[in-house]
Order: sequence, then structure tokens, then C-alpha cells
Amino acid sequence: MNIYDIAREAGVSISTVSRVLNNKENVNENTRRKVEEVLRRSNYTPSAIARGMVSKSMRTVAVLTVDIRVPHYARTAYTIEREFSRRGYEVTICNTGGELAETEKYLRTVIEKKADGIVLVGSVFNTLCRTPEIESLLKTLPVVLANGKLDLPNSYSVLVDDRYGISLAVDHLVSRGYRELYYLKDMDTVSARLKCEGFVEARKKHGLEGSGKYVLETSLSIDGGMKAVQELIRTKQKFDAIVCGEDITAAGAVKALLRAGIKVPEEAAVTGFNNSEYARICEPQLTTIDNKPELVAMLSVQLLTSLIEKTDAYSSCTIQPELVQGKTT
Amino acid sequence: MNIYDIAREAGVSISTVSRVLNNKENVNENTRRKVEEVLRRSNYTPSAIARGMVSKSMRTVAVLTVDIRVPHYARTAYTIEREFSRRGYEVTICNTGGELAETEKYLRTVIEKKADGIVLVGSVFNTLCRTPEIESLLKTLPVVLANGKLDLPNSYSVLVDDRYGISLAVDHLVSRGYRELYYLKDMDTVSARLKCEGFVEARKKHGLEGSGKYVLETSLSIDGGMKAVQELIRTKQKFDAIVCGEDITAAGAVKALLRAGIKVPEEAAVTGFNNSEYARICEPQLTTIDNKPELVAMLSVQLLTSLIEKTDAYSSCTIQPELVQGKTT
DNA sequence: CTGTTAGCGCTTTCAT
DNA sequence: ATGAAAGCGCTAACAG
Repeated sequence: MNIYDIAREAGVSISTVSRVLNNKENVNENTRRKVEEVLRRSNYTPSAIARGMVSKSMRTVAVLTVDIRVPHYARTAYTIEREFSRRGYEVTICNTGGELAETEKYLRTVIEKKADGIVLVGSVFNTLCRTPEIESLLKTLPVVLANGKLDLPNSYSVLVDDRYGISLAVDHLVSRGYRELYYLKDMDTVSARLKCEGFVEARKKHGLEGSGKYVLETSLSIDGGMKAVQELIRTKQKFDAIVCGEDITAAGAVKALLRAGIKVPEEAAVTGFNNSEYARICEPQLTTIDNKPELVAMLSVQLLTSLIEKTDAYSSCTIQPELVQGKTT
Repeated sequence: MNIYDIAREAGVSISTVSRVLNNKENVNENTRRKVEEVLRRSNYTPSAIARGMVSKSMRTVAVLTVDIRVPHYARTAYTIEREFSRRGYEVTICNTGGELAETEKYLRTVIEKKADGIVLVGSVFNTLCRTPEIESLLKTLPVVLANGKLDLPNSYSVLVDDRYGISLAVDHLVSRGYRELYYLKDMDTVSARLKCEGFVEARKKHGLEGSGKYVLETSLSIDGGMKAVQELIRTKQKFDAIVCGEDITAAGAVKALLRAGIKVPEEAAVTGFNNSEYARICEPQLTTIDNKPELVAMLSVQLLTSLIEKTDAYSSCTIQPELVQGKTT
């Protein structure tokens, strides 16, 4: 069933049906009613593909992310999807695993399908998008990087000040009297690096002694957090606060402390990062940093929409995280 | 830049370019090389829309779910996306919020865009898809319901035996000597109802006294779990085990018990459902039911693929959950 | 092996 | 206010 069938049935031309379909003004009321009547009883659906053929847009945007199962990405992607849906776009999800080959593959198909734009979610894309192939692909359509920066003609960014986020945690701990701070670093993305730098700087700012190795590298998991703290305990390091780059490692840290009989927050404090459900499940509930994924998503959508529809003035921007007080500090 | 440009540049017809593009056999090696050379240096991308115009498929499937932020749905959607990506399909995500109007809206656009198929993730769709409008929409394309059943010509399902899942928890608790079991029911989906029934039946099977109100309704959140247990404590009910329909409420239950000074699992046991990261963050780690979202996703994808490509024999199926022992029982 | 041509189902001028 | 016709970029049938 296509537009010709409707036209024949209603005894008009396809142009008229098209006009009715798209609510154009210049259609006689009687004709309109007649066509609408046929439309109603024939349960015809216009083909978005044929439309896209003409308009060169399928009203679809792609969200490339590392892994939608990570709550932080899920929250971001959720808000992006809902906002775009409101604006009449569909959202395609791509789990790249942070891998170059996958990213490139997804980009190619997304471009073949003439997506209207792309949101890159996660700071991995900062480093991932530096190859000539990827850059030349990205140049072909509007791109917004959620938490990252790209120096490309059509690319804009919504940044989160991760460095500042961690400094909030350090300031907070110091003001509460904690002095022996350690940092649990989990990965090697730009974001993780910035957080770590923020920790080192904030520590210095407060004139805390540089006892040497107060940054512990570990894996991004409950177990990673536990092992790092267990090692700290085993080697009898003096510490009274563990600053973590992620809530999940913080949850592991708390677990290790409690199991070792160390009271939280009396004997040792812990801070997380992301203000996730993980922070609230943790007992005691984690003090954490809210890096506002919903806000990042909203701004990304606004930015990308303005790029796609060439309306408004668009510009990149930066978001300041906030500390959320829990019971672990 | 389109297929005509390439043809002109290479001095051949568009058919030949099309043949090269689609790796057809009957092309002279020299011609092929010549065209490929032009293709390479012109960074031309074939339009998937124009292709879709002919083939009537954009190689896209839609995943309708309630909310991608819920870890269980995220895990399911993740696996679905990865598997379809491997098979050359893109995945559109739709967060319906479990609402009828949104579901219908999404279905309409998905059908307009000629999606090759749909996966419905979540048992809400069991009840949601009973309206004539939705049914007539679903009839137009292949549908797989992950954890649900629909009596429609083109709809198949991958079921999880939730009732059996909860019975595993009850059996386990009883075998460990717990006798005063309560159930925390969180919502009102088919799945939640089945779990609750499973609890009641298993309780009866073990000949536990029907002390009356041992099913507590609460909200699906940490707070919901906490409040229910706090109420139990406040009203001085005798209990030694809390069976929960979700890990998140179980985490709340554990929190409430610990805060009340009740030892877990010595004085009271708790079981969750989903085998999620929440279960592992909980301290002590939750005993929970693994309802295998990855397996559900894999089977759903296989089923839908076979429906779309009309290969293999396709059929609905049911999955048995397993108990995962933690430290709360 | 290669080229010509007819669609695919719409939107959009351009006439009338 | 309405219709005729061109064209979006491709695939596939047919002809050579």
C-alpha cells in the first residue's frame, strides 16, 4: 500500500495526498476530508525511506558509547534518547567497547545510513578519534562529544570538569580533618587522567606531604577497589582516606575496609565518583561527586539539534560537578 | 557524490559500479580494479537509504524497553545490540517508560522506517500490547518478546521462568533452616506477579504456616526495600528471611537489617533477584537469582534473525534461572 | 562482461 | 486548489 493506492482510492493525485499527509495549507477542505477518510480506513503508513530519499535525512542520530551497561553511560544515553525522541528523531545505539575497529565500522554504517548527527559518549573518544580515517569520517556530519574535545570543523563538545570534581572531594576530606589521602585510579582514559591530576594538584594545594606513591592503579571493578585497599592494609601504609575515580571502586574500597574491621568514616573515609545507584547501595552510603550525566546529555542534544537544524547559536560548554555528601566521610 | 559520479570517473556504467560495490561475480578483473581505484580515492559512500528504497530494508531492528538505565534491561539491550551488529544490523533504542502512548508512538515510527523487526524487552509488554491499535501495529513485522508471550501471528517469545526462579530461593532458604519467610513485591508487571505466586506456592509446598500477610508490597528502590523491612521490625513481626523480587529492594532490605543491628545472615537472611552488580556491591554480597539476560538476548536475536531472514526453524522457548549463592543466606 | 532502463515511494517544482 | 512530471541514488531485469 503506497501513496498511489491512496490517491486512486480517493480519486485525487498523489500530490494532493502528499499535501494532506504533510499538513500543507493549500488543500480544499472537502478534498482533505475525503483523503483523510481514505487514509483512516486503509491503515497506510508512509515510507520514511522514500521520504529520506528526497529529504536526505532519516531523522536518526547515533549514540556511540563504550558500553551501555555502564550506568553512567546508560544514564547519558537514556536522556539523549528521550530528548531526541521528543524532537522527532530516533536513536541508534553503538557499543564500541572503546575499540578503534568497532568505532570505525559503526561510523561507516552510520554515515551510509545518513544519520543526521552523532553523539560520542565517553572520554575514550578523545584519544580514539585521532586517526586520519576516523577524522575524515567525523568530518562528514555534525558531531557532539559528551565529555571530550575534538578539533574538527563539525565537532563540538560538552565538557565535564573532572579535575575540579576530584578537587572537591579532596577539599571536603581535608576540611573534615583527613590528611593521609590515597587515590584509586582505574583506567587510562583522558577523564581518568584528569581526575588523577586533580587529586595530585589538590593534595599539593593543601600542603599535604608527598609521601611518594599515593596513587594506586587498579582495575575498574568492585574487586579492583577491594584489592587496592587490601594491599594498602597488608603493607601497613598509613592512610585515613581513599579517593576513588569511580563509585564502583569506592564500593570495593568500603567493602575491604569493613571486612578488615576498619570503621568508615571514623577510621577511614572513602569518596566515589558519579553519584550512581552504586553509591546509594553502598553501606554506609558513599560521599560522591555528581558529574551530572543528565545535564551533559541535555546540552549535547541541544547542541547537536542546533547543528543539524542550523538554528540558534551553538557552542561548546563546560559543566562543573558537585559533591554529594554521604556517610563515608 | 553518487554512483553516477563514480561511473563517469571510471568510464563505466552505474551497473558496473553497483556490481563492484556489491562484490558480484561477473565483472572483468581490469574493470573491477579500475572502479575500485576510483572508489578508493573519491571516498564515496553508497547511500543506504537508496538501497533501502529498493530492498525495502534498512537493516535496522528496534529494541523497545521500559528504561535502559535499569541494569537488567541494559544488559539485555547490550547483548542484543552486539549480536545484531555482528550480523550487520543497527539497533534503535526506545525507552517507553512502560507507557502505552509512548509504545504506540515508537511503534509507528519504527514501522514507518521499515525496521526489519522488533524486540520487546520486559514483561510490561505482556499487558501493554493488548490494545487493538498496538496489536495491529505488531502484526506488520516480526516481533520477539524477551520475557513475555503474545498471541500474534508474527510474534514469538523467549520466556524466563520467574516463578521457578523464586522457588529456588525459597527452597534454598528452607534447606538452610529459615522458616519465617516474607516476600517483598515491588511492582505490578506479569513478571512481578509470577515471582510472587512462585513464592506463595513454594512456601505452601514446604508446609510453612500461613501466618497471613507475608507478602509486602513496596516500591522498586533501595528505599522501598528499607521501608518494608523497617515496618516489619517496627511492628515486631517474627521473621528470619526476606525474599525479594529485585536485587535493588534486597539491597535496601539488607541496609535496614544492618542498621537495626540485625545480623545477616545469622539472624535474618535476604535473597535478591537478577544477579546484578547491585548484588555484589551489597555487603554482605547478596544471594540472588540469575535470570540470564545475556542468554535471553542471544536467543531473542537468533529467533528474530531467523524470522527476518526466513531461515532455520524458529520457535519460542523458556529459560530456567539459577541460584547464585552469596553471603546473605 | 557491460550497458540501458525501469522502478522503489515519496517530495517538490511548475503548470494549469 | 490540483495535477503532471522530474528526480532522489540505488538495484535488478533485460538486452546485447
